[in-house]
Amino acid sequence: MKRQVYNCQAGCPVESTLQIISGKWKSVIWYHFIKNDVCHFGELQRNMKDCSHRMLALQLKELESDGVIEKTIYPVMPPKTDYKLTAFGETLIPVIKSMEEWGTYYNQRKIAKDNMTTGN
Amino acid sequence: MKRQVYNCQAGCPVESTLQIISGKWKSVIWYHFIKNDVCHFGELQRNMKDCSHRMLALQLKELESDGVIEKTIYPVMPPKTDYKLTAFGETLIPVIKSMEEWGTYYNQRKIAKDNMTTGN
DNA sequence: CTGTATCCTTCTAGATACTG
DNA sequence: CAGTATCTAGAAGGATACAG
Repeated sequence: MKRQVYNCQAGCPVESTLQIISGKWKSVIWYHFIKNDVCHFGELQRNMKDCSHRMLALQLKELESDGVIEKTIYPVMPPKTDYKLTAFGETLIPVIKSMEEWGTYYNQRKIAKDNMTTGN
Repeated sequence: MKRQVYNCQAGCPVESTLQIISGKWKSVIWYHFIKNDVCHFGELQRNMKDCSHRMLALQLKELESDGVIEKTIYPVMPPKTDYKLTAFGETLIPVIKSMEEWGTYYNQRKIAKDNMTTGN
């Protein structure tokens, strides 16, 4: 499966970052990886009820191939797998935090505007 | 037209930021708005040859309704329109810069890895 | 439980044409 | 030139089934 392709000047750094952070379910996944050191497939799935099994697997696969998370497979039955951020992946945390901060600002501003139009 | 919806906890700030920055052509558009104070439709279109007329109009419309750019319409024939970042839109620049910085780091790392596998 | 493949529906975005 | 509407091909993603 191809991932969404953003278009910019060739090799545009902003695009590269977006490729890794954005994607239908990636920011929720990032949320969990930043909150919990180690994540498991089933656990993520329970916490992301609207994300299909297929999509979760695909998104994790992309993050893994991007080198920001790594997988440990335990050869047991039933299978068990650990996912965690790589050291490289952790370098993205400050970027995500800055996006989070701005998003909070944006949401507050939006709420204020909505209240104004509804007359509250 | 509906925009792509990212999924996270309700009102997740990271999602809000992604909604505005990402989108098929938005980062190129941001690139031009950060570079040039004022942009025109036709000028953007010439600089984004692969972006269809329709998509450019849609993306600009979204950015405008998000309050990060504003449009000035000159009532002349043929029509002429100015687009520029709002003061609010400018608050996003540091976030984009931090994404740009990480993306540069990512790209360099990727090039280094690719060279290793091809034996250079 | 984790992971992949298939089918099928829904959505996205290009091409085109038309308006002011 | 700027902006919108329609039509259509192709991509994305859910449901399902199956394998290790």
